[in-house]
Amino acid sequence: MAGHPGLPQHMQEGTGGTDGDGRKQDIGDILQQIMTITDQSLDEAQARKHALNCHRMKPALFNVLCEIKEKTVLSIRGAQEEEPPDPQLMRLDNMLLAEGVSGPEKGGGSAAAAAAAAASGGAGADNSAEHSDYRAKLSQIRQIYHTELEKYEQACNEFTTHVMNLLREQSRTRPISPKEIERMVSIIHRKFSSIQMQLKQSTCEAVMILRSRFLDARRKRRNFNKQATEILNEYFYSHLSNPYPSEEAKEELAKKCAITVAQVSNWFGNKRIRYKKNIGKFQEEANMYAARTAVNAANASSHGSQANSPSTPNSAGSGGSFNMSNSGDLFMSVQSLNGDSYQGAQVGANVQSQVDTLRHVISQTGGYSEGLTANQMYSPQGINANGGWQDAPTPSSVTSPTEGPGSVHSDTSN
DNA sequence: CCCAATGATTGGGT
DNA sequence: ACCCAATCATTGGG
Repeated sequence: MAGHPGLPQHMQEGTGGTDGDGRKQDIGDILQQIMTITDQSLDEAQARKHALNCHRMKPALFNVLCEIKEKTVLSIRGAQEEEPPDPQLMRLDNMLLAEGVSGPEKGGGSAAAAAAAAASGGAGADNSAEHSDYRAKLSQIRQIYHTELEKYEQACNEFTTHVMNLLREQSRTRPISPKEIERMVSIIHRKFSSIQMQLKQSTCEAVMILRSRFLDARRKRRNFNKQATEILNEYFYSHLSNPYPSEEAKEELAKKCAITVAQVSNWFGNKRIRYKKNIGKFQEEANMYAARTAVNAANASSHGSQANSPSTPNSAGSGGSFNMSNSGDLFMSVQSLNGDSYQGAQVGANVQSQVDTLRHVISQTGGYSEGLTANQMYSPQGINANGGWQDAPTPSSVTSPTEGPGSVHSDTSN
């Protein structure tokens, strides 16, 4: 800027003097002018600029400068190249989109909801409370992100237009090609986008932290609601002879309980192992569910209903055998001493006393494989074809009451 | 605060 | 791929 006014000025003065001394003098003047240019007032400068623009030599000089500029611009353009989209930036963008930060405004945050669902089950009313905090924080982040982004965008635009105006203004006094303007704009954009990338990066970090705190904290569990537990227990005790739900059954249960299939699997895994470990503890529960399913079945089949209390198989205390002596009782209880209460839901009418006695016998023989046979004998429908899951622990508790269950393991050679 | 219950994870087996 | 067993970590009641 400072140099340009000086140049025509030089010519202006230079037209007068022809000898070398005069030229030197001119240069001194020019330098002087350059040095003092900052002292000039704005009006002065404008006036001088106007004078320069009106100078008769200006167009010719301008053209020369344009030519020179053209060449340099070409070389510059050769140096600059279209850089591919930054992979880092793309990664960030993708992630923000996936997290629902940069995606659609609201809509329950589809992606975020999906992630949440993956962590702890479907869109039940149950976990909405759990994730409300998460959602609130996420939307907070999103809001900050958007306002910041908008701010940057606006600043970028403002700055760009400002620079362009300046360049346009300058283009009257110095040659500026459109290419050059374009380049300048792209430089500005690049600068601003690098700032935006920082914003995106920190936003990503915030989201990651949030996620790790709320969703990835996998051990931060919530108990299933009562209904879900009941559904699961119902299935478990009504399939006590083979409590291994198929994939389909798991899906069904998961849907009914508003949890994931994996959670169903976990539940059954836990349930099996814990049931097996301490059958006595679960007896009451088993009786209850057995009774319930039995009653349900009875009601459904419109059979003659000698309904006994559905939810309270009374006096079913863990130790007490409550044998329903009389006609067709649907479920039997088993005493905790002998352990097992499988096929609790079976409709094997009066068998249970035999079962009990035989169990006792078995316990004395200490047979392990006999348990299986006994089971098969008394299962009315011959359910447990495999006999698998329950016969291992049962005899152990049977054989030696003093010994904890499960002490006898893979001990077939007995 | 302790402790049992409970959902989730891990490691090992088939 | 599924299961079992042990274990972790949280929950919720006392």
